[in-house]
Amino acid sequence: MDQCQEKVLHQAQVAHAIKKIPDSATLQSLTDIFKALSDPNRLKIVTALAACELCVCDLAAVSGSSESAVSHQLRILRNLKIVRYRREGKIVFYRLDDDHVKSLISQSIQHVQE
Amino acid sequence: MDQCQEKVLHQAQVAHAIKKIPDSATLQSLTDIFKALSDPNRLKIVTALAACELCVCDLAAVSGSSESAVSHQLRILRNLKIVRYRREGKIVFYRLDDDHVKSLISQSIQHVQE
DNA sequence: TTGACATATGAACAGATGATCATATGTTGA
DNA sequence: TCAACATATGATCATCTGTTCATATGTCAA
Repeated sequence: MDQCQEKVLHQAQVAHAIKKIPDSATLQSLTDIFKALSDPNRLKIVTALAACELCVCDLAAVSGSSESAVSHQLRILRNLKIVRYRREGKIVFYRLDDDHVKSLISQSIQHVQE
Repeated sequence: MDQCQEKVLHQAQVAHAIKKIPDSATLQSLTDIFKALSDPNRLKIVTALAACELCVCDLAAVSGSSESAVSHQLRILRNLKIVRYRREGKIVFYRLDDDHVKSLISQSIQHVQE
């Protein structure tokens, strides 16, 4: 089994394709972003934040999940630099860290809706 | 606990943000795509196919995983209409179903590399 | 400082996921 | 038809993920 591992069928194409695969660091960053957006609740959070700045409390209402769940998800988004926050007294406001993800999602929506 | 569920802090923003969240069908399609691209092996497969058409055997070599694993991943990508295939004798060639995902990834790479 | 509130975090559990192995399917040539 | 090959698929299992619950942290007002 797996003789193909040793004797590749289409050498030229394989060699060409391998060159086109991103390096492992880029690959890691890409999968991180895609993974962050692959959960419905996180995607709700991110699309909501694409509209305006919101606090944890608001995000719980917006996404329809508990504040604890939202907080856990926000940590993931924070770690990936997808969102940033500012504290104002007891309240913590979140917003998108930049517009990259925003444009990424809007482009994806176009794809999906065709 | 969870009093915020009933008494939202920032009514106006919440109402505005909720309108911006995609409907559940769109949300589902988006998470499907992002989830498909969130696995390193699948992303390798997809970026390789963005370069040229390849058979399962080639993809195993390109991605460095077993043919069985690749085949399982290809089924996922097939179900999501991300790849299509054509059979030529014993060999099955895969390619991207359209250029949507291709442009999505290239845009994402730009984001990541900034 | 104490109580109330907004948020964060750790532990634990259920469900999802991806790899592997064994086996099945489909195709070609003998 | 049979053997060899390329691919597909089902079962299994270890691991990852997301939620919940309990608790901790941090801030403000009294």
